[in-house]
Amino acid sequence: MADGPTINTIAERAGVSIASVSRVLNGLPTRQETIRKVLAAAEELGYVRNAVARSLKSRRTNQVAFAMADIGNPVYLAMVRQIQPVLKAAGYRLVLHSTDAIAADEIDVLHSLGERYVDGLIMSPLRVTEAHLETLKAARAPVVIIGSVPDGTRVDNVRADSRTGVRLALDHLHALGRRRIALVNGPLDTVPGASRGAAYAEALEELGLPYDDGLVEIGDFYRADGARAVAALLARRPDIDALMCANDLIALGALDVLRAAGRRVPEDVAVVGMDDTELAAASYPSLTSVSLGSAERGKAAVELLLDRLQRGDREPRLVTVPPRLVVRASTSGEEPALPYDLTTNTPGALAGAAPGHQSSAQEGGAG
Amino acid sequence: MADGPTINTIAERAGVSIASVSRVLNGLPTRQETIRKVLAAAEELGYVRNAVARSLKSRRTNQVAFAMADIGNPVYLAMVRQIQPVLKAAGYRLVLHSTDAIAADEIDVLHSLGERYVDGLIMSPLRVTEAHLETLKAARAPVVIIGSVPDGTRVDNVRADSRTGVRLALDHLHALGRRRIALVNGPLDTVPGASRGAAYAEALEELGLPYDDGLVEIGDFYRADGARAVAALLARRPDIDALMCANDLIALGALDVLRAAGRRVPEDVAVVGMDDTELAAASYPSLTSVSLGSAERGKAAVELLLDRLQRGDREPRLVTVPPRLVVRASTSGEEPALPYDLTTNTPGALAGAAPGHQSSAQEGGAG
DNA sequence: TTGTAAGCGTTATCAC
DNA sequence: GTGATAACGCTTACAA
Repeated sequence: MADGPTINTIAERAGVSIASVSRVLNGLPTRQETIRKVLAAAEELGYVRNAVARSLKSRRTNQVAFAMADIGNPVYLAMVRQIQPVLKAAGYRLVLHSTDAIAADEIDVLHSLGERYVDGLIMSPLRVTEAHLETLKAARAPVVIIGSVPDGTRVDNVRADSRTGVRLALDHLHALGRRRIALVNGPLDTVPGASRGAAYAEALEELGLPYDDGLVEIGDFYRADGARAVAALLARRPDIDALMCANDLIALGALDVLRAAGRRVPEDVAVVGMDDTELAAASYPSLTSVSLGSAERGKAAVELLLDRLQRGDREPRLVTVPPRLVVRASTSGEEPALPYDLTTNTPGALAGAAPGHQSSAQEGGAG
Repeated sequence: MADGPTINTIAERAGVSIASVSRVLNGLPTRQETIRKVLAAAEELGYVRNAVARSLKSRRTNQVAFAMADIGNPVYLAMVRQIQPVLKAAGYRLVLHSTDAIAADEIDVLHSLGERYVDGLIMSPLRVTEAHLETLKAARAPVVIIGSVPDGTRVDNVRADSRTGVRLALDHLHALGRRRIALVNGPLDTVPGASRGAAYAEALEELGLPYDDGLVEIGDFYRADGARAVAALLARRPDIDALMCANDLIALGALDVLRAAGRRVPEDVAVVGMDDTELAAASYPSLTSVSLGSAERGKAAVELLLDRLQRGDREPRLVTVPPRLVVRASTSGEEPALPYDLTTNTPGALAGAAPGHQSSAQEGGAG
């Protein structure tokens, strides 16, 4: 861990100036003999270029930040999985921020762009306040926002379309003959909670079904909340025949309670989740879920950012990722055939079912 | 996105020297009047300290890197979830590297410590070659290795104990009366694959059961591989009554195939996974799994690193995290009672079942 | 208490 | 082609 050599050290050793060292190291036209001497010295000394000094001079850090509400949320992880490889391929490092869904922290991250430790930021804020927009306008580096921002905000923006997503789910349930479709939502003061609630009401109306307050239950976005909400729902309206859940965790809680209550899924009650996380495919019955394209949104965001890092002057763009209904056993009653071929070695259709690699590196112990 | 002000800008504006500005900004003793002028100017200009310039001078970046084989792997994500908050609380940012399990990439990460863009590194290498150790010895910043390294390697080290873990699982299966226990392993040239294979043989011996080559099947660490392996196993040895799977994904594939084959779990075949990922609790039947303490290992690693960043001179430490068998329905036959209280709002026992928060920030669309 | 100036390790602009 | 030398924005002796 000795103090590393600098271009000065190399210059001395090679008997040339630091300017020549820099030139060689950067591939600028130099005499062969000089190149040889410099490279030899660098090699012997184990020289590694100091990224900090270089950044100070070049005003580029080759780092990009991703700020999410919560690193434990599978939705954001799906985004990180897309973002990281693209950044890596483009020569950037990924810096991760978890803001714990605290608005002040999010604004802090935006503000800290002034520290210039990253070249750009991808952010997925829980809500977008006036203060967010203000800070955003003054941001000292390019920003891409994942999530809705007010029309006219001059920023690259990637959106899901949970309204259409809810609509897809309700159409599906309606086509299956379900008529008493309950909604298990998250808090209404979050952007997703609000829009999913509105979309539910709207979809019911278009289907010609009455909106019934008794069919709506609100909790937080966790599995336990989903379980509690569904228990309350069942007590109040024993005749419900379908559950629209605002995310997959809520839906898993719903499955737990339905099983405990002896209700068959989907015969008695059909269940739809949202986000199509890896848990949806793993549960039993496997969970029909509305994919809001987390992976695609992550991909779109990083591409917008890289593009802007190259040409900072273009107009802001808006990308909307369409939702997709992934039908599984919790509504269809049919477990999919094994999603892989048991005889060959082709990874086959499993790509979607397996949550990434699992080359498992942890190791241990006594030998 | 205008070019930001520097301490020079402030100095001019406030009519003082840059040294005074720096002093005020760093809380060093200064006259009240000067403080006032400087802070006022800084405020007006929207000054933010340049982290790069500061790092060049201070030789600290307040960044720490975590290098894992694969960002899609739930095991590493469990670590990241622990590491990030601790680092944040200590004032560090987290830089993420995914090495795709390529040894050259891992060595590259070690080497790049010389760039000094981070103050330290936590790394979980897939295998530890001679080249790793060599580069490690020359590393220009503190490193913590998650995973076994040869005895005597002078580095902070956190290990799992998969040997004991396998032993726990086989004891459990044996106690349940199972006697034809197959092993579905990953590649033998990976550290985990090798040690789990050895541990299996060893545990059988101690239980007085014969080792039978026909009961061992090897594939990769993915769900599809697990499915294929188990299909082959069933064809060859229709009478197996238990499956020890080298990780949870393999176990999920096993469950798929057993269900398709009409074998009851656990009545006909008991199944044990490994790593105790969130998928284990979500599957049905829920999966008995050996936890190797990914979260604990992440926590231990970051604590070792922070400690060393404060006192770089202490002796290297070794932390071994004990495994724990988490019994669920795939061996016990009993789905756990609902892991949460349906009547109150206490998060209760769900903490372990819910994969972190899900405050769901993605949002969308037309509304 | 404050200002001048050196230096962190680069890159880049000059003359030579 | 190459070598002084001046930035980049900050911290910190050292002087005043």
